[in-house]
Amino acid sequence: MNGEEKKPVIDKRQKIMEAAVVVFADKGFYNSTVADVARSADVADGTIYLYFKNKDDLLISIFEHSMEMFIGTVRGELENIDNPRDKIRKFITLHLQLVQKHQNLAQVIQIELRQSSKFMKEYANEKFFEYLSLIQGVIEEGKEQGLFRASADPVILKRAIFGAVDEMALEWVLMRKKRYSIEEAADQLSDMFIRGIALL
Amino acid sequence: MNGEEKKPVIDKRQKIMEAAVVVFADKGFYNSTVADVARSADVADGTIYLYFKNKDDLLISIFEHSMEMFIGTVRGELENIDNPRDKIRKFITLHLQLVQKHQNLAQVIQIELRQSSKFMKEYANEKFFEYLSLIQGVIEEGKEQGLFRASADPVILKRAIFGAVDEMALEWVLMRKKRYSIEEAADQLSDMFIRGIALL
Amino acid sequence: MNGEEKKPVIDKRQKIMEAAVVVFADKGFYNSTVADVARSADVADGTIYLYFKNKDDLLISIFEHSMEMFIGTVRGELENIDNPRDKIRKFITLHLQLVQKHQNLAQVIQIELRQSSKFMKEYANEKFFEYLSLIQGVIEEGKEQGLFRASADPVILKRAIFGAVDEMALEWVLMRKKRYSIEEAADQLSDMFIRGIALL
Amino acid sequence: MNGEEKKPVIDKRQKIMEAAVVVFADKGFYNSTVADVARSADVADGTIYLYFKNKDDLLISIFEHSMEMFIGTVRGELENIDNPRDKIRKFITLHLQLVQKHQNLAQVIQIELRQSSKFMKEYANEKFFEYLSLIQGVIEEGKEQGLFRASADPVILKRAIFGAVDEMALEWVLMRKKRYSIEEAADQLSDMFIRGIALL
DNA sequence: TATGAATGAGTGTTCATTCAT
DNA sequence: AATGAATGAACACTCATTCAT
Repeated sequence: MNGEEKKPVIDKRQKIMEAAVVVFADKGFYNSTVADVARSADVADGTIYLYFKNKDDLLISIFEHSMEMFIGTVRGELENIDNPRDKIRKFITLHLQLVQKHQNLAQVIQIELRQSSKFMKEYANEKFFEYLSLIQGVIEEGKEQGLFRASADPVILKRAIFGAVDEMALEWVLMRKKRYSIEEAADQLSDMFIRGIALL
Repeated sequence: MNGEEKKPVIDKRQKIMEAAVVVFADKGFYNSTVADVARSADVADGTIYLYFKNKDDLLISIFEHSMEMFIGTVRGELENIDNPRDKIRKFITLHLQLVQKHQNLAQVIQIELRQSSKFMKEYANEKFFEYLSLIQGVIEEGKEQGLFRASADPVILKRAIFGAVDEMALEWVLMRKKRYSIEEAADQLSDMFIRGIALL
Repeated sequence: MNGEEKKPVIDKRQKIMEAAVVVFADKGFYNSTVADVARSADVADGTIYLYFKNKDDLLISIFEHSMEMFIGTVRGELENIDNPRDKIRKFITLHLQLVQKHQNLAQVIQIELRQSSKFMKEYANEKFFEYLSLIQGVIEEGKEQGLFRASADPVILKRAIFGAVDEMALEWVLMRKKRYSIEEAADQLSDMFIRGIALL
Repeated sequence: MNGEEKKPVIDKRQKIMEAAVVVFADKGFYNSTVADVARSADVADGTIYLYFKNKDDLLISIFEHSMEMFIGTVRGELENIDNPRDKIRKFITLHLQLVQKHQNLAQVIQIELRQSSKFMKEYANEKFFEYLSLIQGVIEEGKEQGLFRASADPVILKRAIFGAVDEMALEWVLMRKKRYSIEEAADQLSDMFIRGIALL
């Protein structure tokens, strides 16, 4: 009768993806069974196939869905900042924070999907490139404003920055006893990269 | 009795590992079968179990064996250099060159081994930490000599540098049409990191 | 209230059976899903279970319904004929014509239903025996009238005649490029059988 | 050391086919599981896949193997006979006898394979046509010798004869309480067909 | 009546591992 | 040491059937 009834159940597709993230993060994609995911999502095995073509599709769907969220968040935050130096710092901080907040998700994306040649080779990874191009944009902006070295190659450095930040995030996620804070890491990385591509 | 017997067969263990590297790089660890490896190594399926405890052990053995080679090579080269700045440049260049030279191996180590949280979690990865500590040592050396910023945290930055270099290498290996040379990448990275941690 | 309501929907049970015939003829009973049939009949999966106990029951219903039609048609036509020789010719011609006219149906009955010993064993096939007995009746009639050999055993020969005609029909249905007409086949068969059981 | 050791175990492929015939005859192809066959053959499930590509291939292999035996036997027997009339009688008798002797096999071939549109459509059935052509040859021979009617079409009648004999065989195999003997059936059929295509 | 989302038992097939030779 | 046939546990996926709406 009223708005409350519109979505009496949370989107089941979403529910399955969330359960899968936990399972995959825990046991790894190849060592998880579809039955594991189903049990964790509290649905029948067959139900998963109503929402996903197959097990691979489930992983890829998680990836795409998450990357959209990541990209949206990062892009939104960067828009409010003018200085490319601050943008780089923000980007790094945000990436680490997001990873911290969504640890299981980060683990699945980084380890289970991005690391798999099967997926990297067979599946054209547009979302990932979109994310990378955010960094490239910032570097180019800085070069145009005369803040960054003309010799800095945005195509190469975007990947280097991503690699560094992502590796930090990976370590941080896998580390049981945290030896440093996300903030420290963000500062160290930001300082290094900003100095590294600064004009002087 | 004569020369023929010197190395009648190359070490069969080695032969299997080399074949496995090719197979795993091509199809991925989880999508390769022990029979695939056996066929490629031109031995019987069962023979593999004379040299390796199981399929996982084969992957780990490849990793340890390769890391030893990597570490030995890098450590040897760095010993001949005095200036920590040059050492960083050398480290970066060498890592990229080694990856270029051993593409299949690099792919397996990077992608297939790191792929699974199973391996990252269950298998204490000493060789990897040893490799990382090489970078850390160089940074500490540079700080002691007053060449690098005191504020630079070697524990954090070793991982960042590794992450950046490794990501570049990964991209380079997976890229079909190479858009830049290993040398360019090495220069870009070296310039950035050296400036990034330099005193001024 | 008005003409529109006379047959607002063709009997839905009939509609499902007709759709099923097409689907089963195309893909085979065991390789067709209930969902296939439902889609083809333009009803929901569950609706099928309002009209049929289960998938098997659907097949058997098709069979019974068709056999009733077959038997009715054949019996009606034979009634108008006096001479047992002509009756045999009519029977053969009619069977082949009916198969030609209802190819999908014929295929399902012949192939898919007989296919499984499950059906042949578990399901007492009264309609089929009724059909067979039509032939037997004609032979007996001919023997009584002294037209057919006394040595001809109607119990055995009814089955032989049916087998021959049905095999011809099966071939004809499965043949893509028709190499002979139904009429030719009917003549050849009729000539053979009539001579075969004739007195002289 | 001697000939006894040549085949210490009966060909395992053969063993599996024989077990499968029993299982398929009992429960039907689609209602039998590979595990059923394995258990019956006293091998592991996986073993079946060392000898057959998949479950379908097992059925087809049974068919081809049996048809070769059938064809060989029939062809051999017919060679010793001169008169085409006697050849037809022999063919009919032999077919019925073979079916009687290999009841399970006959059931599988007739019902499970030949009756399945899936197999009839997808699998070009050379052995079956070879068998049919044996009959055709006999009819043509009889026509050349002036024993059979010129108006008899061998292409059509070979199928009719086969259909009649096969239907008799099917009935006989499925009949629990035998109401007539194989010999009676063979005589009835032979008499009918020989008279049916005879010159006078 | 009709729907179609959900179920979960069932199965073909794969493949790491063993072991008799 | 080496083989490769055999094993059988494991798993992704399908689909007949049900039932809340």
